[in-house]
Amino acid sequence: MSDRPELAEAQACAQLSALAHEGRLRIFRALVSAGPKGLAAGVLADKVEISPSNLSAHLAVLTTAGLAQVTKAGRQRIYAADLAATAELVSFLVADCCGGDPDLCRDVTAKLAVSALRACN
Amino acid sequence: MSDRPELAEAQACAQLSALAHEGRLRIFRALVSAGPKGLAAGVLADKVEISPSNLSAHLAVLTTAGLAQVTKAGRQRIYAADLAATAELVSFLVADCCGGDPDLCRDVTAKLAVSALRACN
DNA sequence: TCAATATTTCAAGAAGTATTGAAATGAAAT
DNA sequence: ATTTCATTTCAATACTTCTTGAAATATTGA
Repeated sequence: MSDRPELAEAQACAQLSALAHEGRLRIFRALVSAGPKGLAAGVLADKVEISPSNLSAHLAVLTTAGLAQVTKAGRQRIYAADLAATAELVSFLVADCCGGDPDLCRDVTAKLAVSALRACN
Repeated sequence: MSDRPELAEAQACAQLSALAHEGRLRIFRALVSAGPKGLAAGVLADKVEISPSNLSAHLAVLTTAGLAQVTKAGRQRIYAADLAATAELVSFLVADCCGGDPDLCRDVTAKLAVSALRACN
């Protein structure tokens, strides 16, 4: 036993923990809906109604987990959701599904694709 | 403001919380990989190396969140992952993405589909 | 009925996470 | 230089969730 899926597992768990909080979930979804341009922390604070210091802590959790990226712009910090990382997480969740049955697998893939499409209209 | 996306938000949060635990994440993925036939609690306990009472608590969290289903078979209980619910959760995570930009949206959908495909081979 | 098996329930201590407001940092404007 | 603005850091308290083992429940087989 010398393979290392441990890192991925811990990472996925950290990402899920980051999302597993009502405030952070709102924050993350606000970032997703803002798109790649992202949002300044202050704008976010208004949008999700969370105090600045609290928001800052939550954003740190999301970025540390790899679900958001920060860039500095003058005195503000712009946060953006990392959708590639999000897709990776989803992939990890349903990995090796269905006991290798290709028909079932296709079904799962289809469901996910439909979900994604529905989300993106 | 009289729309009610609150239920969905709380539900999604509960599901993410359920997954946001190293042991439960292993449990859930074991169920995913077992497919719709599911696994008896005892078999799971061996597979993920969690004590029966602890496992039972974790399975209760997953089923209450709607990510797993139980059925009784004699003196054992068979648990199975709910992949439709999982797809719904993913959908919720990336809802309204990209500020409505159709090109970006297509990109996100593609990423999710690719992730799903990669997971299912 | 009795014993064995599979699983859940319970209680309590241990560990981890959230929230708060005040103070600190760092960048821009005056 | 000083002030203002955006954000983060800190420390303390409050809150939730985990884990454990022992006891309870429920089902099957002898």
